[in-house]
Amino acid sequence: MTARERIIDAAAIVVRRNGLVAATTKAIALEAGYSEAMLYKTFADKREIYLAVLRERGSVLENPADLVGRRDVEENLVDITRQLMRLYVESFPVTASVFASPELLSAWREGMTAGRGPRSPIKLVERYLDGEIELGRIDREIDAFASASLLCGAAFQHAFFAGFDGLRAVPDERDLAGRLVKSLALS
Amino acid sequence: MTARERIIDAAAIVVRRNGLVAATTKAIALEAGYSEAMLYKTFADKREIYLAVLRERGSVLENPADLVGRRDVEENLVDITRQLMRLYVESFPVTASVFASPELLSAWREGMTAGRGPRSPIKLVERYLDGEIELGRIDREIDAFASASLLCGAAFQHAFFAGFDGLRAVPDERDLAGRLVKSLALS
DNA sequence: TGTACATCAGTGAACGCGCGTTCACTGATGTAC
DNA sequence: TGTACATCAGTGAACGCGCGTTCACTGATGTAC
Repeated sequence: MTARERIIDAAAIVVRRNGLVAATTKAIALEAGYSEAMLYKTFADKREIYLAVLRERGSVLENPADLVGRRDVEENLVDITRQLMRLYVESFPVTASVFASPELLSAWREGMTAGRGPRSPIKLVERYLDGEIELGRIDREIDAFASASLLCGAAFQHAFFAGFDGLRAVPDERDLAGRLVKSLALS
Repeated sequence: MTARERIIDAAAIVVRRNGLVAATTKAIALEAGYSEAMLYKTFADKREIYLAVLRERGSVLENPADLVGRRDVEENLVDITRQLMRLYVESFPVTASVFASPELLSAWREGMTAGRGPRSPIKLVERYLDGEIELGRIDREIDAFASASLLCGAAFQHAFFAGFDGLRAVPDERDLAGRLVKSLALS
């Protein structure tokens, strides 16, 4: 593992644990096992470290398009929703923190590569639904984008609640995911 | 308007505009038209100012229970969803910022009064749906809490997207709200 | 094989700056007699 | 009515501290001859 990777990992851990405000160069260096001076051998400044975390440590959804046509649509959607909840619980603290610093927020947005970024889970779920529509396992009438928005949105907000409550997972994840999926108009 | 209120208003404006990180005592005092020293006549420390913003400037939803039995259910839900989007667009920057400082986050949670707080919009929408179920305008089978979660969640996340894009409103609000409501299983 | 030099990963200690906070104060307004 | 004092809203200037950043350096490893 290169020094660069160790520093990014350390920064991700510190931001998640202490929040962006308390994620000082001192704390990051301590977590990485380096001196503060070492950070500046690899990065121009602190901002670059955060941007690297945002760009290179954004967890990605297992592509749900692979599930198209397999098992049961409802079953698949419950699994996808649960995965979304876990993804958002993990990423929310880092993502939300960025709203504390608009300058960082816009730098992040500018440097966004296509297919990555906060909208990508919706895109992926939408594509899964489109796949099932194609196969006739879901009604042609349904609005894939809106349905994906509902599912992702609910997972996102419940991840926020978990973070707010200081929890590391959405409580009753399985049950909640099931109820959400059942409340979608799919047939 | 008392000094206290002017300071809280100023702090809310500064946090929304500059982010929590750049919301210094200097910036808040400047916005309020006071000296920095003045802040400490009314507040013990900076943390107390933020907590006052969170507690006393959290925008509230017009109670949707008043709509029960009036007009059309779908029409009502579209209006509620649009209102949710506006509410979340306004509150997201302040709310999300708090994840940058876990210490502030837990102080906020501790001092939470019942009926206020991040879950209250869901509760209100749920109550509206319950009212309509009672009147038989929605099927008895539907899950009010899950449906409210879907709607609030999607509004919440699209507000986040707007903030991420630097916008002050959800684009195509009316159209999006309509599609979301139509994708809910209500009959 | 030895030797002289170059490269490299890494650091201790200091730097200036801006932050939150406090202090001693000022001038205007109210109040008692 | 005047006068002496109390209260109040508000401030300029300074304080110590911790932050991000830089500097000059060290010791280990590689390389050429």
